[in-house]
Amino acid sequence: MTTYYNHKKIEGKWQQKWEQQPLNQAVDFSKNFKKYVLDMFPYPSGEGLHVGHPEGYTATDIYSRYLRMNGFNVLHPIGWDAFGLPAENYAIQQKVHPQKSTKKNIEYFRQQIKSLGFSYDWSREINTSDPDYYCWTQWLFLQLYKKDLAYKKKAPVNWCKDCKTVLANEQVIDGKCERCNHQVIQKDLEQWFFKITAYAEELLKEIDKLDWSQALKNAQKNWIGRSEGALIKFQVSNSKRIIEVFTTRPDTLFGATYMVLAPEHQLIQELKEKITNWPEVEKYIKQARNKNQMERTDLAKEKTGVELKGIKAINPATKKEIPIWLADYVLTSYGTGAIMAVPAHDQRDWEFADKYHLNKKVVVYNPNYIKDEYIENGGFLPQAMEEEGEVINSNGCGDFAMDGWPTEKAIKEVISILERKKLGKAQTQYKIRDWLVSRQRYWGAPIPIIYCDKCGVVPVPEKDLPVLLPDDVDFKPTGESPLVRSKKFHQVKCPKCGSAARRESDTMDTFVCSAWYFLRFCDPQNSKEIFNQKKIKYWLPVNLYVGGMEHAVGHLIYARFITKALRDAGFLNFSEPFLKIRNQGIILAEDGRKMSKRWKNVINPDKVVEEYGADTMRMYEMFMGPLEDHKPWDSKNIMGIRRFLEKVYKLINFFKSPSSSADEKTERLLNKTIKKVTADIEELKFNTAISAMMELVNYFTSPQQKLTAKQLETLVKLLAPFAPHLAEELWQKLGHKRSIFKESWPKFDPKLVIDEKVTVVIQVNGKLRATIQVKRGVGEKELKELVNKQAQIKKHLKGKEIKKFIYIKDKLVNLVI
RNA sequence: GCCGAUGUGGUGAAACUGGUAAACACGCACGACUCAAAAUCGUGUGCCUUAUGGGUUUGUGGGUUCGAGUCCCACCAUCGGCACCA
Repeated sequence: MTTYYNHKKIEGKWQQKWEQQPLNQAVDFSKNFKKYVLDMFPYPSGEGLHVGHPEGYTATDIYSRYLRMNGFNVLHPIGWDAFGLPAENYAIQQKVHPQKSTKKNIEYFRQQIKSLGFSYDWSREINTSDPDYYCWTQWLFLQLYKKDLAYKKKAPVNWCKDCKTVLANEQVIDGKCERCNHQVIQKDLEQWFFKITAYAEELLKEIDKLDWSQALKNAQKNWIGRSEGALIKFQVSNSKRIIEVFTTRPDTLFGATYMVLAPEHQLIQELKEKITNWPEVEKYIKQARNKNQMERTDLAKEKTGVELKGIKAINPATKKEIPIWLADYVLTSYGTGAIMAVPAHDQRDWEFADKYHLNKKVVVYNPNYIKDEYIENGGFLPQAMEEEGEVINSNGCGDFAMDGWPTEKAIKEVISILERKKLGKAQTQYKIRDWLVSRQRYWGAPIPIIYCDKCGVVPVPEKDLPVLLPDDVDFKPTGESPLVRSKKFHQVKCPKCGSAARRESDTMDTFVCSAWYFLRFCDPQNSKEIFNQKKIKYWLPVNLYVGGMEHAVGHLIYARFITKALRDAGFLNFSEPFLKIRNQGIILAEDGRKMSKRWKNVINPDKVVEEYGADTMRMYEMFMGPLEDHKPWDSKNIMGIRRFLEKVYKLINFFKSPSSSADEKTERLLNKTIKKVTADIEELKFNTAISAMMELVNYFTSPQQKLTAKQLETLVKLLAPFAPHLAEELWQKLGHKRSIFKESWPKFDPKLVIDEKVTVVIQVNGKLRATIQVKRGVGEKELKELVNKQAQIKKHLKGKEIKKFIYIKDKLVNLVI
């Protein structure tokens, strides 16, 4: 490496200066326009920063520095998402207390982040595992409890045997634990939930108003999973009992030839007496329970089930008795946990009916198919599945008879008849489930609840917060929360009646801590309240939020939910926390695969900073490609950026005699570059902003250029957000005492970004044949003459007739012959 | 199965509302400097070709247009989200 540019010396020097005289502090209530630019705060793992982290962090840093130079009051904070399973597992593995290892990890992360020169407002640093922070996480829990948005319920939940804790649906990927990759099983446990489903409709509806990527919006929409349909009541024969089902196709009610209950359905226990094959049924229920999520939801597997003999249900339209089955292809957690099966028009019901020889009745006919064949086949033709058509075979169903009605109309009509007869109603269903927030692990915020034999569930009074995490327990997971083992913690007096009571021993999912952290940055030291509402009003919502796509359906839904819940509790006056989100792409290894210890292809950011410098690292990651794309690391390409910075360094350090007057051509290019870099930063297109600067520098360094001091200063300013250390150094070299980040962003002269001469392309039949230089704004007549003089063109026109002459001003001519 | 994104040189990629495809960078080749190497600088570099020219090229096949990487239709491939959700 060349000796001109000593990045270690320069970067160390400026980092120290910035530490002593912070330039980045956000000012509450400043009259300047505010911008809140946020990174997804890191989870301080034991491995330290990954090269992926600086990608998003550099993007927001460039943007923040740019905004400050444009006079904005910018809140650009950082903190630590410090609670949670990985941190605890790491501590167990290292045989230290998580408090200790987390503290150490944070120190390492902080040092690494500082080594990259990010302009965070360090006075606002937060740590979710700090009692000053989790006090308010607990307070938040109490507010939700007050509003009935936090509740305890026994429910089948996801259980990871290896982590020995329950998991939220969002933490189960393909039936496996997100963290340890072990199979997740279902367990019936009493657990705490947040009622996110209460906001399902609003969460869905407001997505379209947000400036997010289509992929992100789509992921959330799918997760919320809205579908419209009807709830329909089926009477059990000779009984007052009702089986309620949800269906999106009430128009197929005539074709419901049997019913299916999920194995966990309550009614089965209630009808136990009437079921004649109880031992068989009980055996099936047991089998279903022992299956893990994977086995149960595997689409490839054959469907199984057992009939509930001795009982029947009545189809409310046909009035016919139909059998009731039990099968694990019906999920207990969606709809009512029971379905009306329409085997002629639903693939799953078809497969099941086929196996157990159940009746199929065709009730929707699609004119695209041959009627006889269709009916003979029992409705199911692969192409015809779930298609719309018209009602058939509804005659004899009394009020319900509606043969020939198109699907859409029939759906409405069936619902209206059902409503009239009080047999059903229109219903909207969501796939999203309530958020399971309790964890049987040590390293989290204790749930602020006390159980009293006399008073029942008693929330901890707000004045008693925080409920401190005890440090006198063996925190190893056993399946029961380790907090139970701390007597001091567990045994308390009831805040209501004073008698002996016990504390809730579960801790909160770490995603609760991260669902509100962006609010705390506005008022991080407040010990009286979660935040000052005026400060929130000033700073929120977040103007730009950058982070990984992996948080699409977890964190980003939770944060939106908490925002809405706090709004309804009167603490916030806005509904959406993040107006604009960009997801940085994954930086792949040089071999094109994901970086992984297993493949031994991980790039260590410390080494890159050591070897090339923070400025090179930052700029290289921005130069690799569009922010949101996945891009492979290339240790050769990074040299291109290093060379570029060397070039700038040399240009300014060894520039001998600045010219007193600016050359016009140079001024034009410089102004165009200002325009381009400015526009690109606004759109977060940093890769092309860098190319534009490279072109400028290539021109500046080409032989015999006359440059003014002002021109060099402008270049350094443009570079400043990208390579802050080098820019600060060069700024000083150019004779300035004050930091470059106190300077204002360069403006371009609109007159100078338009060239006087333009290149007009001449095509013959759409093919490029020549180009000519003309003055801007040349008319068609004049141009025609010029074109006719071109030898190249004459050649192509020889003996041919020009049919059409197309002229796009200042751009192109196309001769059609 | 449903939904979304992407597809351009040897590589990372660029191309404004349809108007010179491949900017910028890496790599490579050749040259300069050097005893030599590294670094640096200069020149060239999509592919084919009978080469001061011509042909051809943005996943595939069609279409619209004077003109398509860009718009429309169909298809293929890769990646991602959801999924026995009734």
